[in-house]
Amino acid sequence: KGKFILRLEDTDQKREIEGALDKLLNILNWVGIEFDEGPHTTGNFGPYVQTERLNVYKKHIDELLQEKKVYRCFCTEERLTDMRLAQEARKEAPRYDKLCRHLSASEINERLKSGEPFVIRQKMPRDGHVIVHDEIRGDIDFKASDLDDQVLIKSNGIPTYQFANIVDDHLMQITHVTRGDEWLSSFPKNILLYQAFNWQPPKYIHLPLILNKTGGKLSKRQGDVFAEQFRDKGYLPEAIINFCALLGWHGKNDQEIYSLKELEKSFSIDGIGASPAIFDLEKLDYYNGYYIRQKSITQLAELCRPYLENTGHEIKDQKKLEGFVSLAQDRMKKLEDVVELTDFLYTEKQYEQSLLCWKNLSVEDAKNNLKLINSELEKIEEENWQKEYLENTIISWIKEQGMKNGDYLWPLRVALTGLKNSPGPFEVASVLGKNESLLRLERALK
RNA sequence: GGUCCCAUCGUCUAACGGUUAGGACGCCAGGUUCUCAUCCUGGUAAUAGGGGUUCGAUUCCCCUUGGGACUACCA
Repeated sequence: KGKFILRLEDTDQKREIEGALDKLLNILNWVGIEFDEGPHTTGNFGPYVQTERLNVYKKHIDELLQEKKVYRCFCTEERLTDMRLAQEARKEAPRYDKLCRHLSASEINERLKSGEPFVIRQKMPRDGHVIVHDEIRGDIDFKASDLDDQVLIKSNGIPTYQFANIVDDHLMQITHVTRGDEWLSSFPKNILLYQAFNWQPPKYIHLPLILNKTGGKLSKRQGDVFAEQFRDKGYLPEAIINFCALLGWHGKNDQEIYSLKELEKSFSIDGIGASPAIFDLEKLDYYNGYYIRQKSITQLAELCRPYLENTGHEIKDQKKLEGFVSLAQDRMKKLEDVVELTDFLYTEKQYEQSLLCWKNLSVEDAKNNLKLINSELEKIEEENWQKEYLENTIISWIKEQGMKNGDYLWPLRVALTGLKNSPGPFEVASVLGKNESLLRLERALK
């Protein structure tokens, strides 16, 4: 029942990607997640883009500068990297040596006057402990001396995430921060910043990471997942939402199927676990198949249409499309599967004659049975060419012959589909229509 | 290397001191059936190891081991 706010943290301009905001909005909108406030809508706490808030950060960093809670650092990149390398060589934790923390006021002024570039660093306490509270893990104890004097303002005047995020969260009256586990190690520094400002920090919920199958951090930067790729393959929003929600969260009972609406009702922080989860595609496929089966034929046909059109099939007849799709529905894991699953309907398959034989039937027997069934089918009126009618009449006809279903149905199905495995003959015949069905039988009999 | 986090079936997880350790996916088997899929039924499979605390530990504590994150003028 809260508000969901989108803020663009674009302080690293090197990594800025053209059109990223639209993509992000699109994909979130696609899965049904909407923002109450953000750059695209209204809200009372704008601007919602960090690079448009530089004056805000300036004001706040000046305040801390005044109170000596932060300091200017003139160290060059060379000095910093040399130091880090040396520390690593000595197997020490790489950390800033606080050289500029003790610059005299006059020296600072001099260096400022001469135009030396500088960053602004956060002063960490020399000793003591910082105990922070995470809603999932409880209290976490950090030794202050382990904390680095991290950069708050870069030499280009733009703040780092570590600074802008805290200022904005406070100013925008954020009450709950849910972020990935990877932020846990900077958590104490964040809390220290709140204390420097004398602000009350929001509640923090550090979500367990989602790992890829090799056990590493699942990351778009590493090319593991693009939501767009899942969408393009034909994963449904319902499936993705359901699957992701259950990665690290569990409701009060054994329910496994959740819609977004249900999640809004049932989701609570205390259902979130602390251990990381591996992203397992097989379960996602299960959910996707499940939600595909839940669709009405009309809905599913529309969802499948672009995939079919993409392979060059011209779709003029809506009824025919729905018929084809209905044969694939129970068999699809994702929408793109429709192409392969309906291929035999669009184009007749080549097959070995021996495929017509069921169990011990010879090719002659099979063809003979086909001939008999062909003449029965021919008798059926066009307007009765429906699955149920076909099934009823043919099955009872077979019974009258005192024969086994398989003796006739297998050859019939193969003649219609050309496939070892396929949907049943009556549904295929019905979807194909009388004309095409008899044509395929005729070719089989040649 | 340092700091921090994590640890139940292969995977996602339930059991918040007392259960034959439950559910889901997967896998296997059976049923329905002309095949495949769907559907139904059943089965397989786990508390990482070692110490404590306790009448009793999956559960609380410690150690070990393993995995992960962070360690940037990136987020």
